[in-house]
Amino acid sequence: MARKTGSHSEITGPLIRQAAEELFAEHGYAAVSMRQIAAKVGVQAGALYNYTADKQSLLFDMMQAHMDDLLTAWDAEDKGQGPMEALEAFTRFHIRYHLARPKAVFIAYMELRNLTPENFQVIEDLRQTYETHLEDLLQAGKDDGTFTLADTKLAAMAVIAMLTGVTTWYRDDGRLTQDRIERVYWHMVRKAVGA
Amino acid sequence: MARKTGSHSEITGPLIRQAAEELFAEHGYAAVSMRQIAAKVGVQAGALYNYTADKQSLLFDMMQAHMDDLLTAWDAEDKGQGPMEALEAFTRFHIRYHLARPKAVFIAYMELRNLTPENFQVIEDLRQTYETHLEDLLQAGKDDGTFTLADTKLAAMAVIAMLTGVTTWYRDDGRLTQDRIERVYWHMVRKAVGA
DNA sequence: GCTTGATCTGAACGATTGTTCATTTATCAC
DNA sequence: GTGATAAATGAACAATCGTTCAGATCAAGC
Repeated sequence: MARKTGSHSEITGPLIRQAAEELFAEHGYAAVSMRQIAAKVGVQAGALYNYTADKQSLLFDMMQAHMDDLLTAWDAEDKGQGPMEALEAFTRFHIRYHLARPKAVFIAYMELRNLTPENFQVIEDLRQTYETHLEDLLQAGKDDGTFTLADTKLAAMAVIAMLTGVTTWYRDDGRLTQDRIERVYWHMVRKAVGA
Repeated sequence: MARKTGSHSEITGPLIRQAAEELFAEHGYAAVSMRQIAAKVGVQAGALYNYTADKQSLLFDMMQAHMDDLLTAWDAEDKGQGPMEALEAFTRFHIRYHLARPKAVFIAYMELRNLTPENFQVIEDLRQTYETHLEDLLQAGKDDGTFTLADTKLAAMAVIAMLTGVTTWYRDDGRLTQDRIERVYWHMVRKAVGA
């Protein structure tokens, strides 16, 4: 294929997605207009529709891509051997992955209600899949006696919420290095699951 | 004072605040119009301006009231004696208080970016005050050897995020009673802080 | 240098936005 | 009932919304 005639923009598409991501993260989907996105790219509003069917698709596609990437990245992660190493891997992975793309994470958590019902279900299923990975891992550790858990599902929810919370206060120029944060959180997670 | 002549509405004010809360929680501040709020109350849009200066005040007043109530309620709470009992009190209080008013909580966390800078600072200070209560409590427990904490501030963040996370999945007709949730979370919190 | 087709502009559309205000309606005190 | 006043209407405002589209602009193939 390569590029077609008349094209000077295999570049506008990504620029639009990036501009939309930044604006959605800063002001929220509903508060951002197509004209604002276009202005950030340096183009007229009408031009956006060469790259997206509508505003909703802009949001949905970016959320789906984020969740797909998250699941793919976790699949590719080295999980060591046994539940203990796997939980440490998850803890560190989750913090590292989320801190690396704060805007996409923020949007994925904040804009769920601005998805159409069908689109919401797709994203919700992906989120569920990710949570189940953690839950399975915790259950395996409970079964073999590594962890002490009163309720595996609750523990999974608690761990995810605790880890994701890092994104709300972390600053690149903050007091703590990312590795130190990972270590401290891993210690708390390990204690919380009774290991 | 009591009511003035011509009045049949010391009632419309609260109705407006309630309608706005429900709509903001469901669709988000930016996605809700003054006409939708008015329709929910059964009134024309113009009538809203007898009770609020503008849409922004509707959001800010409700967030400020929520944070004030939260701080007042925690002040009034029985904190037992010693850091251990105080942390259990905080854990149970936080879960109980937040599950009792899911809409206000949701708005307080989701709509921060829709506040004007001045209004944001007011709410942010209140949130900071609440977090500091937990942090002080943890520090006291660390100082007297009750807790084992690598980093008090991080521990406070982790605990708050973990507890607030309950609001994202709790359903009144769900699998677990509120008291069981409080117990399980308290156990995890206690372990996480090394006690 | 002409043709082709992707890309973008710029204007337009109908709808909706937050807010204002003169006017009407409803309630109370007397 | 009469007058006073609070509350609500309903229309209007300028601005902005997402989206469409005919036409201008551009780069690549020949």
